[in-house]
Amino acid sequence: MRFSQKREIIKNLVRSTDTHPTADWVFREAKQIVPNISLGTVYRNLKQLSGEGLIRKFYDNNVARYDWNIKPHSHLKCSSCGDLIDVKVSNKNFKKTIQKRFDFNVSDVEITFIGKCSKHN
Amino acid sequence: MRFSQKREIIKNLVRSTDTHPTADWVFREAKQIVPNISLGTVYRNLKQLSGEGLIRKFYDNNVARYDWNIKPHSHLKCSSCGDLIDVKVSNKNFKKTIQKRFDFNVSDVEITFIGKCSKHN
DNA sequence: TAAATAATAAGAACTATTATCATTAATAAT
DNA sequence: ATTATTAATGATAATAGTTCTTATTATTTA
Repeated sequence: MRFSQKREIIKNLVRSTDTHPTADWVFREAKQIVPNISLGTVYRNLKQLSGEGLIRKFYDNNVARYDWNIKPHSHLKCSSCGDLIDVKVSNKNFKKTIQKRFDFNVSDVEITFIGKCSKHN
Repeated sequence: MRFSQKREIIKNLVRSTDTHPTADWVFREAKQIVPNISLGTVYRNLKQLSGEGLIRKFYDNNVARYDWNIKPHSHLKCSSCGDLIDVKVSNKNFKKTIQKRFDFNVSDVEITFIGKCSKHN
């Protein structure tokens, strides 16, 4: 992967926020820095960056979101504001239980806790 | 909600399988029973049925899947075949921890265990 | 500096889903 | 039973999110 200015900007934008931005958000922000950037470039680079493991991609319902935090973690999702908050919960026992009970070799656990965040309950 | 033949067929199709079908699958199956059914009807009714709590809707990446099992449960997702297997795991302690630690009122927990199912590991 | 090729902009194409609207079918009122 | 009311439908246009195509540009290599 050869160097590119646009990709650098995109990577830094994802790394600049805790809001788990969408491709569209990254596109709008990137345009403020390099107005001639195209949406395709944003998508291409986001895919490339997550493919290389430099950022993480996940889906919030049907839209892709990107996260600078590549360590395994879970999310709290507020059903009022939609905010996604990172949370580290240990799920070692969980994984073990599943491995044993279902002969299923767990490599990743995705947990979303849906509810009301402190601002909305 | 008044009775409709098509909706009945759609509901029964979702209830006939453990494969967490997509709208497209339901559409293709429904056509074998009532060839003149349209895709819009399938989407409209799936939405209606899940809105009424008669079936459950969830997202597997960017596509909606429908489930006859409306009780809270988690999924094992095989990264080889994509199969989704229902699993009931107790997460009472999990929920409590989150409530206390983050002042976040959890109403639902979505867990997907990703890995290899017994056929693929 | 020139050649090789990855990255890009613009926009077409694609997938999943929702919306529109004239027609049809289910139910209620007569 | 017939008619009136309106929810449900088929056909299809529209939308959102994303990927693909292609000619051009920028980065790296020789």
